[in-house]
Amino acid sequence: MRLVFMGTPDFSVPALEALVGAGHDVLCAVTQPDRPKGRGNRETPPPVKVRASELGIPVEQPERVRDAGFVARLRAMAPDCIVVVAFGQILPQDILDIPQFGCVNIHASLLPKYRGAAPIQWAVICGETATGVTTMLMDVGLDTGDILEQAAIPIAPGDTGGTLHDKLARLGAGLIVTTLEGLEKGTVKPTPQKEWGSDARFEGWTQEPGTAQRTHQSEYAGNDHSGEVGGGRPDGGPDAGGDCGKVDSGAEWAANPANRHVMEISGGKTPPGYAPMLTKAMGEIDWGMEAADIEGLVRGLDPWPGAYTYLGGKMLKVWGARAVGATALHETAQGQTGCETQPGIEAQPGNEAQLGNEAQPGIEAQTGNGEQPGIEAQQRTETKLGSEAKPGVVAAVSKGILAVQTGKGLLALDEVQFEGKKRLPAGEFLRGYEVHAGDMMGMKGD
RNA sequence: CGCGGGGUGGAGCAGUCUGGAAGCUCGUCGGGCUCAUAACCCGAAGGUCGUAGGUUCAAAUCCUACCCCCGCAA
Repeated sequence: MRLVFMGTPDFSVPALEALVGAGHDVLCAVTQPDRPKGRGNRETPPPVKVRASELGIPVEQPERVRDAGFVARLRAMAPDCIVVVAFGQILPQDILDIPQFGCVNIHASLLPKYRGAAPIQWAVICGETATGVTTMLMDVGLDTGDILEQAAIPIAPGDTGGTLHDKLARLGAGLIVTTLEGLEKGTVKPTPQKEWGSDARFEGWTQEPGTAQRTHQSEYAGNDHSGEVGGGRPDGGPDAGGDCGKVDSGAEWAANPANRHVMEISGGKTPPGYAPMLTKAMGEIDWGMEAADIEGLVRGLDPWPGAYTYLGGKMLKVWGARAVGATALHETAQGQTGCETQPGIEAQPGNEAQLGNEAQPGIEAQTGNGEQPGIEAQQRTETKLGSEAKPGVVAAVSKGILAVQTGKGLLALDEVQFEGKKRLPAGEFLRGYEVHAGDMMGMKGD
């Protein structure tokens, strides 16, 4: 097919390459103008421009695509189809009408879930267990067009916004090729999106997730492209589509009032049913949230914009974190007593019994190791009891372990980056920076 | 010329303002203790103090230029 490609960031590049690789005639790559970027504010060409140039494809960088001059030029190219992948500008009807096969967009979610910006990251933040990509026939709305094809992959426990981004970029690249093929042959037919976001709020994602998911499932299965999607895809695999049945943890996340601030921070202008754009501000950790939700935030915002808190008045970015059971702390606090405990961080069976014992007087003397049972010891005890410790308090500091009390449960910080410094595993960070149990996190200034 | 922090044995840091013997917490190697250990004790190795110049009797420290890393802002 004669194609015009529209895209801007890294996410778009694999799709461009795939289209070229599939033998399509890419007439032109349309991308955003060079913008000042990075340290020093140097003008930087968008990734698509760079790659397109390498491939010998003409590049257009209109400030506004709807300008008559540009629309006319587009029309003159007479593309059969325009493929849009994370372009960054909204296409007017004028343009949508140009290609006979329409404008096809790759969206990095299983629509209608996560319409709008940053669908990948939000899926992680919301604790989804699966996500995917959708190809759709664009209409004037934002991510509201008829669905052509979908492909799903599970979200692995270690996935971050970054890793998923890369996986989905490849997945989408494979999918767009089959979609175009199907369009040309007439085997792929547009299916209207389930009207689900019309009056739902962002929090409303939770409504009938099962139903929506099932729709996608059948759609997906019907197109039978699971085996060939994404040539170089290292994971996901043929059974990728089978894993997306249950996606409901987002419900719990959104239902928690503590999480609302995240949405509010950036969500003021966000249309109902759409995922808000990511902002720097939403990376600030609210220690009142549940540990598991904070972990989701940390992973979702990695590598950008990053979750952070404050320690000693300075910014501390959190790149790796795990929610851990309250019992995990006993080991660190009790290690001195020479019990059978190990300095691991995984909760072990049998610790429940210990929990009961903590309350008994005398324990402090044991753990205190000869020193006077000071404030630290007391706070540790409180934490161990899992009751009074305030969210944001450093609950445990020990070899390689930095655990913080949250609204519910503890969060072990695995990888951290102090202001002006580089990313470090918690253990190494602790070597150079003194942190004590009882220190408060999250307080800017002093 | 957007603002700022930093480059010191293998890792993370102190020391720089107020020039004058290269330190700390770890790691590594050897030995000891122990039923045992990532715990504890004793000992050892390992550094062009980012690079290149300059000032000085003397520079990690003061001056100049450059390279690299990072945070903010976009």
